[in-house]
Amino acid sequence: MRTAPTILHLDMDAFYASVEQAAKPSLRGKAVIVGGLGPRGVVATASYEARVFGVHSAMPMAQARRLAPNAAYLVPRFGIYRRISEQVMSLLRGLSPLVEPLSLDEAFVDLEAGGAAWDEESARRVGVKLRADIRAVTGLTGSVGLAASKMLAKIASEQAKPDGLTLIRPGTERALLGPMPVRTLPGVGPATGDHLRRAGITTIDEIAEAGEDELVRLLGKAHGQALYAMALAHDERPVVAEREAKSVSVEDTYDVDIHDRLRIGLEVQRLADRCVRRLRDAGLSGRTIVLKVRRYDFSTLTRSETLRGPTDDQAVVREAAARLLEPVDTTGGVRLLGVGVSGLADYTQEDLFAQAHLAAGEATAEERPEAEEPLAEEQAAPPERVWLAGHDVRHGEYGPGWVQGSGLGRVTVRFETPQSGPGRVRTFSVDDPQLEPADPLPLVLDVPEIAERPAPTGTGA
DNA sequence: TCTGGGGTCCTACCACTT
DNA sequence: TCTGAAGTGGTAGGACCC
Repeated sequence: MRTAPTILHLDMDAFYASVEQAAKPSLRGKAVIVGGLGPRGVVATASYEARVFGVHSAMPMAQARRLAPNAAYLVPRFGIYRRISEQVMSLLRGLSPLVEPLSLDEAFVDLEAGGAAWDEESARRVGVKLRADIRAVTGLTGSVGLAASKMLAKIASEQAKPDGLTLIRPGTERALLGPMPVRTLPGVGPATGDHLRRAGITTIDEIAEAGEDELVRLLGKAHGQALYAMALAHDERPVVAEREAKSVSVEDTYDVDIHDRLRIGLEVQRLADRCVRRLRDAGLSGRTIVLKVRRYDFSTLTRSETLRGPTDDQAVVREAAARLLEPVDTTGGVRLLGVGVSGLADYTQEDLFAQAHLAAGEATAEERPEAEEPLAEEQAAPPERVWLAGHDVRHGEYGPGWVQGSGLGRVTVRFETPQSGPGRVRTFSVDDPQLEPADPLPLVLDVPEIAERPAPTGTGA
């Protein structure tokens, strides 16, 4: 167990929503909700102004609209989130080679491994400077937790939110954790929380009092032992910089349940193609093909098949997915379909393709020139332009702006940039020739050169 | 209008092998 | 030859996380 609070956890505050507010001056200080805007969408991130109304991540969008009818509703723009995330991660990598990203907006850093900090004072200095650097480079705020373990650093950053820094002094962990609800611990979700509550355990202290045997009896070996250790503030997990992917998958939830068996089959083929594309882009292949089906009643089943060797061949994955679909009962309709590949390797077994065709007794998709065959309805669809809420556009006369909403053949655009004041709104026809999609504008124009961290002399605090 | 998308890890069960 | 135990790989589902 390390003795200095030199593990840092960074969590960007309401990341997607904050990016949108930074990019769109008229949304600053307003309730902003980012997520899927379809009939079955959920909230990805709500700005702090929106959280006041009770809106939170993973909430169905329809419920959010009831709670905050006047909020701005936007679809995620992962391109710009990824760009900003990369800026933040590169600041972190300036502190230590041991940076473990958890998502676009979160990461652990082992400050000791990088020589950036070695005690409480130096760790706090690094945290303060990091927050300032993030603000200077991205214009956004992030919260920092510092502690002697990953679990505690994460709890610390949670406490620091929004826009703060919390350091948990080694030696004070047990007293701090004790009265907290069990759900504070990572790995305790709704099901485990309920399970513990039924056993009369609601606080972390009560987990520690229950003892390891009781927890293993309640939750099973792995979970029970892990939870007991965490309740005692024992967490030796190292910060791991490089994590290899274990599976690649794609899935779609449909706005309306699909009943037509032929259409279901076509969707599965399309998902298989997308999955293979992702696999190939990552330079990977995989041995186990997984089909996922969520039915009309939300019951979910998976079916999988393991091949003799790894493949990244579109036809092989298509055929396996189709075989897996065959015996699945889809009467009543499906709301979601997914195709995944696990058992990943970074090589392929060339002759698998031949094997699959021998087994199938027919030649299929290989001869098809197109990587992705569009569905019949897509081919027939008119080439109408789609204007997604929140996306950037440029108008020949009025300049850069973003789509505030569209429908009934019209699109409403607000003309403003990250550096302008709140802009004016204008409405156009969806096929206005002057209007075209545009790339996101940078949030900060003159990104400062970030000075190297101070030499580790231990003085000058 | 209930419930996204992309992951990870764990457990239970079954078949097969030793 | 039969039977049972133990280990292993494949499969399916559940819980959790962001």
